[in-house]
Amino acid sequence: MGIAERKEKQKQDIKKMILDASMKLFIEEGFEHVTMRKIADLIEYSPTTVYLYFKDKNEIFFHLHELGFQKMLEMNSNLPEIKNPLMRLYKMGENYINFGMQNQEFYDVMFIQHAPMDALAQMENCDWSLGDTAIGALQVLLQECMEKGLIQKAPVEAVAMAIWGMVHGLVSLAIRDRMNKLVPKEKLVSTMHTSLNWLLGTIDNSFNKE
Amino acid sequence: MGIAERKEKQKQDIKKMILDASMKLFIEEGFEHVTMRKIADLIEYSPTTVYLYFKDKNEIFFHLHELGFQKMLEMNSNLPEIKNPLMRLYKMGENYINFGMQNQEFYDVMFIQHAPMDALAQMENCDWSLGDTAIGALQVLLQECMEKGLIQKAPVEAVAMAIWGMVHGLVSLAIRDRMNKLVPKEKLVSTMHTSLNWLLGTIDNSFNKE
DNA sequence: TTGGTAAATTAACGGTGTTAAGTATTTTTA
DNA sequence: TAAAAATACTTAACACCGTTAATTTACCAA
Repeated sequence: MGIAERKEKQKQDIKKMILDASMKLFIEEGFEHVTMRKIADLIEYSPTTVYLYFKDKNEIFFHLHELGFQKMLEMNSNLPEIKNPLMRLYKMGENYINFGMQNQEFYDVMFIQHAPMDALAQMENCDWSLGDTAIGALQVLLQECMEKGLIQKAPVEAVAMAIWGMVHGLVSLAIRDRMNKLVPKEKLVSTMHTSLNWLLGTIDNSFNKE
Repeated sequence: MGIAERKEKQKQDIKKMILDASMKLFIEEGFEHVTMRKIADLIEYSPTTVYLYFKDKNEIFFHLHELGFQKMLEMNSNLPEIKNPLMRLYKMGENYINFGMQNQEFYDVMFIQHAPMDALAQMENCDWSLGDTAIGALQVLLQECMEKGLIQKAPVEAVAMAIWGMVHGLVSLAIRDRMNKLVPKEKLVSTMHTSLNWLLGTIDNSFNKE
C-alpha cells in the first residue's frame, strides 16, 4: 500500500508547511502577529484547513516551543567537549543567555507565553518533559561539581532553581523591556554574563580559596 | 469657579471607576479577560466612553501597573524598621517573592506584559521611573552592605541585576507554569525562599567566616 | 462510470480594539 | 429667557481575531 504512505507523507508535508509559516511569522513579526488567517495566507490555503492538521492555535505554539528546545540543544552541542564540569557550568549559563537574546521570539514561546502550557494541559501526557529534562541536566551537572569539590556543597534543587531563575530572570526582563534604562542596549548581554560570572564565582571553590 | 472644579472631580471619579472595574476584572478573571467592552459593562457606560478618559487599553494597563508598584511599596513598609542592612536585604527579597506570588496578576502587568511599556513608549517622559526607582533602592542597599563589610565587595550593578534577575526569574517561571513538575505547588514559595537564602548566604560575610 | 471518502472551502458566530459620525445634555452667551 | 456653543455620551461601523458547521471539490476503489 504505497498510496497510504504517500498520503501520510503529504499530510506531514503540510503540517511542516504550517509550522514553517508560523515560525516565519513569529520570528519576523512577533508572537502576537501570528494569526490563523495569516498562516493560511502564507501557505495559500483557507484558514479552516489549518484546523485539519492542528487542533488549535495553542497546539501550533506547542510545536514551535518544541522546535525552540531543539535549537537550544544544538547551541549546547559545544558542551560535552568541555571536560571540567565547572567550566561546563559557566558555558551552559552563557549559552542560555546567548540563546535567549539571539532568539527572543523562541525564548518567549518556550518560557514566557501561556500558549504551549495550555496546549500541554490538554494532552494525555501532561509533563513538560523538555523543560524538566533541561533543568535535570543542570542538576546533574551541579551534582558532579559538588562531588568533585569544585563548588560548595548545598541542596542541588535550590541551587539549580537559583541559577535557572537568575538567567531566566535576566533574559525575560530584557525581552520584556524592563532593562532599557538600567543598562545600555549594547552592553546588555555582556552585563548579563558579568552577573552570571559573579554568581558562579561566589560558589566556585578555586575562586574563594585565593 | 466651583463649576470647573466639580467637573474636574467628576472626571477623576469616572477615571477611578474605570480603573477599579479594570482591576476587578483582571484580578478575578486574569489579564487576558480584561476587555474594553467588559469594563464599559461594569461601569454601565458604552465602550467608546472609556476612550474619553483613556487613550487606549495600554494606557489603562499602565495605570494598573502603577497601582501594582504602590501595592508593592506598601508591602515593603516593614523594611525601614530593620536596622541591619543585610537583614533588610533578606527581607526585601522575601517580600518581593511574596508579593509576586500573592498578587500574580499585578506582578504580570508590572514585569511581564508588554502593554504598560508600550504605553510608556508613547508618552513624553519615556522613563520607567517606578521600575528604575525600585532597582535603585536595591543598589543603594547593596552599597550600604558592602561599605559596612557585611557582604563581599563586587560591582553593585552586576550584583543587583543578579539578585533582581533571580527573584524575578523564580516568580515569573512559577506564574507562567514552568515549575509545575519541578516543585510541588504547596512547597513552591518556601523553595524560592530557600534559593534566595542560599544566594544571599553565599555573599554573607558572617556566614562565610564560620 | 458510479459511489464513497477524504480534503478543502464558504459562510457564519461571537468576540476583540478602535474610530467616525450623530445625539443628548449642559453651560455660556446675547 | 432663548439661542448658540461646548461637553458628554451613544450608535454604528471597520477591520480584525479564533473557531465551528455546513457545503463543495477532488480523488480513489469497485
